[in-house]
Amino acid sequence: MSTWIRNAWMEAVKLKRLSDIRRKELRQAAFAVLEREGIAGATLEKVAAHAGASKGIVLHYFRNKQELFEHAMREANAVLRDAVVARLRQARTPMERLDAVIDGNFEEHLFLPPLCHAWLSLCAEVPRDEKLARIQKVLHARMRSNLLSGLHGLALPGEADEIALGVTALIDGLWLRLGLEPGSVSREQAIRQVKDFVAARLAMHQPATVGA
Amino acid sequence: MSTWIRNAWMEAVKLKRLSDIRRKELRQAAFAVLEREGIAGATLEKVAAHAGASKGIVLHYFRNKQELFEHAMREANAVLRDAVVARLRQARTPMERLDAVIDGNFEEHLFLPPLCHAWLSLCAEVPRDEKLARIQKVLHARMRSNLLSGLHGLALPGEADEIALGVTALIDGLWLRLGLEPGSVSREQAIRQVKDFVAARLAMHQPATVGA
DNA sequence: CCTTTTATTGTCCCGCCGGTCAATTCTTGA
DNA sequence: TCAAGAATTGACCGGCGGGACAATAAAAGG
Repeated sequence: MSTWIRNAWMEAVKLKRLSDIRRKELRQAAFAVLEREGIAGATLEKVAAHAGASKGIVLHYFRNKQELFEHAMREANAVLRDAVVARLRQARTPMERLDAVIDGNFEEHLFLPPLCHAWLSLCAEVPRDEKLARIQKVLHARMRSNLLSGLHGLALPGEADEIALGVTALIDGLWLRLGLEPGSVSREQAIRQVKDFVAARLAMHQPATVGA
Repeated sequence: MSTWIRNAWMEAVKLKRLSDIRRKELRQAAFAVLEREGIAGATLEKVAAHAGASKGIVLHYFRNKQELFEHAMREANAVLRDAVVARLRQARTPMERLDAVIDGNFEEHLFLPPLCHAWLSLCAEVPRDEKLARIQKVLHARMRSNLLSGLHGLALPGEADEIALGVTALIDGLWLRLGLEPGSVSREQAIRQVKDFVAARLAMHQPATVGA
């Protein structure tokens, strides 16, 4: 087809040059390999094989191994972000915003052991890779800010920060549990856990709405 | 010195054959390397160098790399365990037992980024190493049991389990935070976070001890 | 003192892995 | 149709890492 038609199509389908498609395939392949092999066992050949390509092509699209896995982390981060913002868009009250963040972080197709394993491997490299650290930082800042946007309406001003920290830590911890002992915590359990935490902390220094 | 004297001495100083000493040195060296290099960059040569020995000696005391790092994890696990049981021995009330577990998990010389980095790297390999998984499992079971021994006196029977899960997850999550962004959470902050969590969850469905 | 373990080293090998490169095929656009 | 550029491959290289091993030094033990 002629150029302008293709261009129009590209704009409609959101900037998918062929190279962009390949890059996405490779990022995802990288992440998939990470799920099974961990950072120590993740090799360029395996990534290439998983994407049905040759090792050469991987280094054609990414300068080196580091860059590849940085992009893999960005991808995963984006997926998580989208899950939350989708829910966040439909939230009207502060409480709904809180629930959006919580539910989003434990979505069915996200809260899974393999995904957690890969994420864990990436986190383990954060101290040695500035880029990974930045991605991590952004992710955490976003989560915190999303939580605060809900908490400001519900918690005492001085406590919102602390509760937000607790919630993020609790969520991370539940993910970690899932990764370390798959099956030891269900999606519903995790969600209830975090929501109970929020409820308990909100009620804590409140004028006793208990037993009413 | 003659054999029986040496044996007596050994018993007094707790079974330190020369080989045991070397093995301990090497486990610790392995852990130290893990702190700096992560699982991907941790090599036998580096461990040997850090212990001031040759690579050969490492494989003389440990069948292979895997076994070495399994023992490194056991070592770290033991250190954490000892920190908690020491405090646990002095605890008289259920609440004191809870605090013992919490404080023990955030001890000054334990709650440090490098240690957390190493631990994180080991956790990331858990899904691919049965032995590591078992150590992890034991550690978690112990922590849970310690918590329950305190909670049974304080929480509703049906809730103790869930609170224990929450506490372990929260503790893990706070450690993770420390590893991902050193300085983003202080020891005191972490302790307060967990204790507030316990307090809030215990007060939650209680006959309103609030505002009294 | 001599023998038998044990500790320790350095060397060697093999396989793998990241990365480069030239060669080849495929697309694209005029 | 053709030229320019992109995509893709496979071969190759240097290096390193895990592990085996033989040789040597040191202890232990009778």
